[in-house]
Amino acid sequence: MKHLKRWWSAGGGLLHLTLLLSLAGLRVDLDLYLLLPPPTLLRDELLLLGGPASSAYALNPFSASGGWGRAGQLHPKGRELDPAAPPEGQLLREVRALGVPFIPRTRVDAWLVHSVAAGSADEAHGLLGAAAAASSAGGAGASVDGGSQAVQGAGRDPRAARSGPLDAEEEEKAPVEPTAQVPDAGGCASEENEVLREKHEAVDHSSQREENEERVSAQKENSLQQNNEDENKVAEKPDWEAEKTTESRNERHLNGTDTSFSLEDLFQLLSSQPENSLEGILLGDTPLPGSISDGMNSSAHYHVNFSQAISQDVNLHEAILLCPNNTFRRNPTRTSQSQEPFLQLNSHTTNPEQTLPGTNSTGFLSPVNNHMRNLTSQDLLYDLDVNIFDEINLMSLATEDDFDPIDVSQLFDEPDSDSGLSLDSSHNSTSVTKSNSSHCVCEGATGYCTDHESSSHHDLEGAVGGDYPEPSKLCHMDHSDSGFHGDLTFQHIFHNHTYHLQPSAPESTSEPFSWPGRSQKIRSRYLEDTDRNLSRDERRAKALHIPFSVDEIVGMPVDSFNSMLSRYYLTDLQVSLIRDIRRRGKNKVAAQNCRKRKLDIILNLENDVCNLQAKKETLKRERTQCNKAINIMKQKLHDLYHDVFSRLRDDEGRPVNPNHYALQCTHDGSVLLVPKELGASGHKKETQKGKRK
DNA sequence: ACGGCATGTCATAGT
DNA sequence: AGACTATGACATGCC
Repeated sequence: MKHLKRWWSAGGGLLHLTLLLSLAGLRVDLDLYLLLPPPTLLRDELLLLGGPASSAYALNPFSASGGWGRAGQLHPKGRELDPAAPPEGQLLREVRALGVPFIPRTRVDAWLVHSVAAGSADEAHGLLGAAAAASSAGGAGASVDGGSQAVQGAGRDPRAARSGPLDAEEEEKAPVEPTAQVPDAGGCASEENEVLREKHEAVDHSSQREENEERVSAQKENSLQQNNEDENKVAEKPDWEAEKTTESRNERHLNGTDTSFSLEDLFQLLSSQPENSLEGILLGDTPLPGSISDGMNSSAHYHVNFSQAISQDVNLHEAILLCPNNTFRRNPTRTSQSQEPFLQLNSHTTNPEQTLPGTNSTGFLSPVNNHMRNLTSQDLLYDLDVNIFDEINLMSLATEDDFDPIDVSQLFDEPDSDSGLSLDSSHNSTSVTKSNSSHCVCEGATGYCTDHESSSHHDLEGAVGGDYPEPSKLCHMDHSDSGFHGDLTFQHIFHNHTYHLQPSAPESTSEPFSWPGRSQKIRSRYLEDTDRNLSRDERRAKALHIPFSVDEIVGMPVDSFNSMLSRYYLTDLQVSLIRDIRRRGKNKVAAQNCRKRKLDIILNLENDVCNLQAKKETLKRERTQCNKAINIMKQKLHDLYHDVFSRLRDDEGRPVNPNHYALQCTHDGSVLLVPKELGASGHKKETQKGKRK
């Protein structure tokens, strides 16, 4: 154990995670042990839940692309080990001697997270207690909290002593010891050996599961002797019988008659009943070296979403976790939350009410990132920026042959997400912190929007794409805490402020991310759509690297425009283009207004025409009415005329012929009967008329 | 293929 | 004088 002691003395530590998983009201407590490397070793991978299978996942929080992902993808080839690191393999063996049942997949200077059996935990605590004493003498200042649950399982793990019949049986089932896979204990395992070891671990996975089941079966008995006997019996059983045992045990679990449960059972439940939730995980007993976690010896309550950890490529099915004292307890008050699995990390702390920043009132946090963020928020992982996890997730996805940005966006669009990186600025489920940056993505990209531009491509447009962020906004995106660094592809995609010189030029040279496989089609389609959606001036501006958006150029006041031109160093060509863009843009708007105005005028004229036509019809009707009235009046006058003549008599008493005479009105109102042939002689007529009256 | 329509652009006159 | 606006004319793309 000297290497492990050295590890401890050098400032390394052991993080004891007491996990309380709750699954649809059932809870299970389990212990996880995280080997924390000394500060001098903080440049390599953290192997989380490193299981015997080939799907162990590593965390590399300190590299530029650190984050969650498969260990093999993250493992920087050819890196140099820290000279302070213990010889590779030695520490492995010692870790294994502690009863850690899993094979570290990366070098021993990686961070190792293991689930250990209770007996192992006990021994680990004993060892680390001694190590802590040594480290305290050396100034490391680490403390070890044994943890009740670890103590409960004391001596139950036959692996702890690496002896006994079950140990031999397990050796038969898993004949290849992890450390034996390391060809050179003191040297660096080659990549080839690493792959071989992974394969072998995958093969050994089933036997490891059986071992776990055996261990859980043994835990049902209170007697250590009975445990050993049972385990021996179970170990001698054939596989089908062991499976039968597991099934019956599962049935008892489901019936609530048995409180023991293995994580294997738990994960089977999870896989078969996705609605079930891992409700909570308690983080407790976190002895940390002082250099790592000053003030963290009294750990706090953490709340993380464990199901998200599963969904984020942390294959817990394959990472067999041993939990000697795992018990499921029904929690009827939590049934409503079963749809939202989460991991709760609590600690037996002196400050139990402490709530970590970033946790919401209900203790829900979305992904495992939050889990890790809570840890980092307490400097638990050396200020590990959890956002790196998201990045490396994307990067690991990007390196997959079947990587599809759509899938990524779908990942971001998961409904229960509490964040929103999305290509479309709407949702993001992978990271809370990423939501901020992604939100900025959208805001920055859509800061300007002409109403005639389609909004469908807003998010995809760069600064020259019609939706330019203001220059002051170009750096508005908050990457400081997002972990989205320059090598993250999507940042480049959605924040294209580079103004590629020629649209036809191969832009791949400026894209650090290569679109793999079928994604090339999506990329080309995206580029086509982007370019096609650009106006001519936008493409021109893009070609000339105009650092302003078209909307800015057109929309800003002339004073600001002139000052902008004077403030920036621009070539004559650029200035000319900018002025042309402004002129054309304004003229475009003017033309639109003019046409709109013209249309309005036309509409008004059409209205006038309609009104005038209506008025004309009205007048026509009135005229007709008047004509009718006139005719009636004429008829009446005619009738009256003849009536008057019928009553008139001449000097001889004969009727006056109206064809020879006419009636004539004088100015004084008198009426004269005038012969028509003599009508010209008015005076005579008046005389005759006067005589008759 | 052709015409109608919408839109962008240019030239030019007016403000 | 320069910037802006209005508008006719033309070109282009889409339906």
